[in-house]
Amino acid sequence: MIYKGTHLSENTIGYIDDQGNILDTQTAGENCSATPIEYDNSKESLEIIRHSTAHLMAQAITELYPNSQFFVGPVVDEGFYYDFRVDEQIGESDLKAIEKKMKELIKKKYKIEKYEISKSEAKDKFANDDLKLKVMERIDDDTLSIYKQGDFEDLCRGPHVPALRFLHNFKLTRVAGAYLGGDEKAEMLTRIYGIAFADKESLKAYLTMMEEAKKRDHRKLGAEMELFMFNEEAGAGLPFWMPKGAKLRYKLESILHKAHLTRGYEPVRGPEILKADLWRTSGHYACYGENMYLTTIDEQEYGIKPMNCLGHIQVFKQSPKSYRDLPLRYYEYGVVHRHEKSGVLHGLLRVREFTQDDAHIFCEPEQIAQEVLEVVEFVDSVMKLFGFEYTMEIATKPEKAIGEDAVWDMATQGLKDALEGNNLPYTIDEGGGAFYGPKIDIKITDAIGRKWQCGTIQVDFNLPQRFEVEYVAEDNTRKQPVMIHRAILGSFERFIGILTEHYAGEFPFFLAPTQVIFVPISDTFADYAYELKKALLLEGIDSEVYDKNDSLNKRIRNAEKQRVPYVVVVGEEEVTNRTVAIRDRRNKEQYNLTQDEFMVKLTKQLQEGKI
RNA sequence: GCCCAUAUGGCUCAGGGGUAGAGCACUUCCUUGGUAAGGAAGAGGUCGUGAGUUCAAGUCUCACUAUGGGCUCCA
Repeated sequence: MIYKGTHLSENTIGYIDDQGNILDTQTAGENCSATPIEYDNSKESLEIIRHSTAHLMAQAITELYPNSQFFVGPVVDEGFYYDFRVDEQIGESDLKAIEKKMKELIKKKYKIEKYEISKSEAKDKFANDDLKLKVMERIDDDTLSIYKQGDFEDLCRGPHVPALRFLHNFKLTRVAGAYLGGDEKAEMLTRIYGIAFADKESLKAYLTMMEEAKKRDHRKLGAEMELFMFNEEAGAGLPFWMPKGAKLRYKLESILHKAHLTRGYEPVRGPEILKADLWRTSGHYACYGENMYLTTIDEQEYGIKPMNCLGHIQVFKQSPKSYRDLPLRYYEYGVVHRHEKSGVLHGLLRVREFTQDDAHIFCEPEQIAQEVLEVVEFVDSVMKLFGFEYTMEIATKPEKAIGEDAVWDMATQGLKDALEGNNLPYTIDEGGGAFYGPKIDIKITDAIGRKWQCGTIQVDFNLPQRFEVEYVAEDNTRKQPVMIHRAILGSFERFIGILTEHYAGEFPFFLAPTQVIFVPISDTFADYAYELKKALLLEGIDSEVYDKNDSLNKRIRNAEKQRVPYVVVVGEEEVTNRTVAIRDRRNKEQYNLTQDEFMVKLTKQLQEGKI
């Protein structure tokens, strides 16, 4: 509906024009003919509300910390933030005081007013504020707008709500440091993040959702379920796998092994450290050296591998290859070490030692599209098995890169063709490629909405050239193959971290570290439970027997808390009839099966992990 | 790496300048129970590491280590 000519509602906080631009009421004036934006939780409304809340926060900070200077305060996906410089140290505990001051300011019922000045006037006005001058450097327009509420005014593009009375339901969520302009070498400013909604219920729902997400954080679940651990004395970013986690990982590895073999991949394995000269030849020493761990043996420099390519290349080169051998697909669960910055380490999602499900496909240039497509299908079947939503992104040539532009263009086009030819949606990450070639990244979202790169498919014309990799073509000439680097999970560490959050610890039967817990009603029936456990083990199914000297109720409770697919109670009745009493946690059912039916059911469920 | 915060028995957490507490877990004993915590007793920490202030430091200061939240998204 288009409203014309009148300022219809008390609740109008802005307008959308024909081009989809948001105009606030200050800009639109009294008689605006564009579509009004009502005060609610629509995307446009929230943008205005959050932007104004950021300004309100800035005003509060100014009152509490008079020497503060402000940089930028935009609306982002998850709320808003403001970057500023302040003399005092601001910590999480100060957020409450800032919130309180914001509420006080609202009570003063300020209107939010707008006026415009020329850029030169603005430069005079903010001559003493180097941050504002920096902001202005980034703006091309000659006319700048200033928004004013009470004594506080700020250079701002808008849009804003008409008055502070629209700002009630907000929460400051965290305080952080942020480099000015995102530049690592620049000064670090203080950043406060917040969130705001049109009504109290939405804010509450958002905060509740964040709480729920935290409950499925893989770091919390990993400790609780005894999957993995870290150790201060061993060092940061170096995960240890505990028995339960190692079982889970082993199951995932087994599924993937079969999936590779049936798709024509062959297993290989390279050494953990290789001479530095090899890394010089590959370009890693120059382009990736700052992330590599180097060591010296017998006065000879070595590098611990951060990638597995070199090993696979050496295996390929060991014997002459024919065009008939191509495409040749080598895969390895390759352990790599990378010196990630200490501040970016994050549970299993970013570590310094991890294992990639890595493969290199050596093929002829004409085979690229087909091979990439097959990898994409492989990725899709793995993601489907676990029910993951994922996005694909083509990353192009970065600043630090080897190889000629023409070669880059050709490889990049090959990736696009493979996706477009099959109507697979993708986005472009300009300059996000590896130094040796463009790539397709597969990204999965974690429990709290952060996106992580998992799988990757990278076309590489450069390494075959650098290492003089060759095959004999049909016409008996020597040609250079193309290398496709690819990983489906990315790394077992990251993938298992995300899997844990995805399932909230309740892994599907074929992955669960413990698949069944037996609870014998009393000691007398424990033998039967151990007999069943052994039978399951022979089928590759892991189980535990809870026969500790605790009450039956307590053992059932403890078993249920383990997030295992099945808890099986056995007592006199079961022993006599050779049956089991199943508590199906996932389906919230209880039922009895004969021992045979039980075995058939479970072995059948194991098959669900096949791809 | 940089900014802010945190660091107490296996886990979750309380305490707070005068030499440490709780619950769960653990050990032993009683109990042998039919579907989410039976009972009793016991063991376990010198308060992340190092240095400093102090008559006295988990408790204050500094450094280090580890962990957590951030560090593209343009007034």
